[in-house]
Amino acid sequence: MGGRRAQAARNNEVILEAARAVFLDDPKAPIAAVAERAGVGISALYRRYAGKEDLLRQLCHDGLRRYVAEAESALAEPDDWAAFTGFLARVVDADVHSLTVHLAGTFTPTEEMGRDAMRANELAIALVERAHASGRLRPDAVVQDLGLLLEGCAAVRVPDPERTGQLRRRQLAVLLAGLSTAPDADPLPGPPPAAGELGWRWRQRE
Amino acid sequence: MGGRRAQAARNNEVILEAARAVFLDDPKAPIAAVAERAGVGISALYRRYAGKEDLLRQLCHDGLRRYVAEAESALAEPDDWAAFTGFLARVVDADVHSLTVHLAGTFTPTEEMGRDAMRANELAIALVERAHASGRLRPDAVVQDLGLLLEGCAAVRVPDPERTGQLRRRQLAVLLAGLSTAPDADPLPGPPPAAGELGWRWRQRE
DNA sequence: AGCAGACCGGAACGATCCGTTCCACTGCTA
DNA sequence: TAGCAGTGGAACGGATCGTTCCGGTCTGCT
Repeated sequence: MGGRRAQAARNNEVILEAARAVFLDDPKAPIAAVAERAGVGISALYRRYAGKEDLLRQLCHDGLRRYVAEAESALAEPDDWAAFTGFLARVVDADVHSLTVHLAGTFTPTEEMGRDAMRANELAIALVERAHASGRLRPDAVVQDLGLLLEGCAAVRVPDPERTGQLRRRQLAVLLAGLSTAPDADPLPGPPPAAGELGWRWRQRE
Repeated sequence: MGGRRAQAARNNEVILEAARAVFLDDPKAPIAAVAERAGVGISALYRRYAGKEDLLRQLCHDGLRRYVAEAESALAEPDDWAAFTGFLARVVDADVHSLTVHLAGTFTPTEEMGRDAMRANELAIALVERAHASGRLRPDAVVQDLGLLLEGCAAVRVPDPERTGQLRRRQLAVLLAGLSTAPDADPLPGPPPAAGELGWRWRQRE
């Protein structure tokens, strides 16, 4: 077992995971930060990717594929409104939006990414149409409002990732309530934001 | 008229305005970009501010003061709910949130800023209390939800500033509808986001 | 008119940061 | 055991940016 081969195979995942975490936290983070987080040397990175751009592209493409996959699985859900909200909840939880959008512009996209992006758009349209059909989505909402919604959720961020997830779910609940016709009976999720919790940016950088 | 004195006085405003525009667009923009935008030399900047940190601090403090001023004027409004929504609309329009929050951490705050921040917080609490009293704010909403809301609006951004304002007002409307008890009868404001309008990040940087 | 100095533009400097390359080393694998 | 895929990390070169500095211009006063 073990051995160089196994380590190399393991590093494949470790590096991708580290890159995801690092670039999610700061899209302009240096490559060295990824290596450090992964606990490997810089060579291990450059052996796998031609350069930073390659890594970013791969990461972004993975996020896009995840988006498409979630949309497809959501379309299998029979309840129209649940398909819509469930999809958004999973996309927000997976932080796909930061991956695909906030990394945009840092690399030149491939043709395949363009195709996937179009597919993602088609699926989103289908989901919104079904949401409209259910009658719970306000009629003046359009597909592109999904972009605003995702952006609004991705903007919520505190140092602790888990807490970030909770607050984003709360934000998502508010946005969905605002986009729906029927006033929702459910209370807002998660412990509400506490005093000073959103003021973390004021703390001195270490 | 005119003369060096007048030019100097004019530059005071021109520089601050340029700094506001530039740092709003990119909090990490170089000082030179501010000078260029203002149409002045770098010396004109350094004559007025000890360094970049000074300029950032001033800018941020101005935003904070604006926030406090808007809150105070909102508290003069007799209608509880209108005071609440009007305040938020003006703060979102003025892009105060980006100024105060996204610039945080780039300078060491002064004591006076700390006092103003506390005052801002007190005023926000008062506004939320009145909104609760009006019965239109859902009971499980807390003061800190204002932070989420403002963050969600500030996250909306397209290259054209005016269009950004329109989309933010739309986002604000959705969020407010989500935070209110009564389903609002008004349609969502502004031309809805168009196809590809939110994909501007994908365009190659010039 | 003439001069002192406030004011300005922008080149130049030095520090920092970061992507990438390179080389010595390790320990499987054949 | 020889060779090589895989690795860690120092070193390099380029780019960026805050700040300083100098030469020039215009003004207000004498």
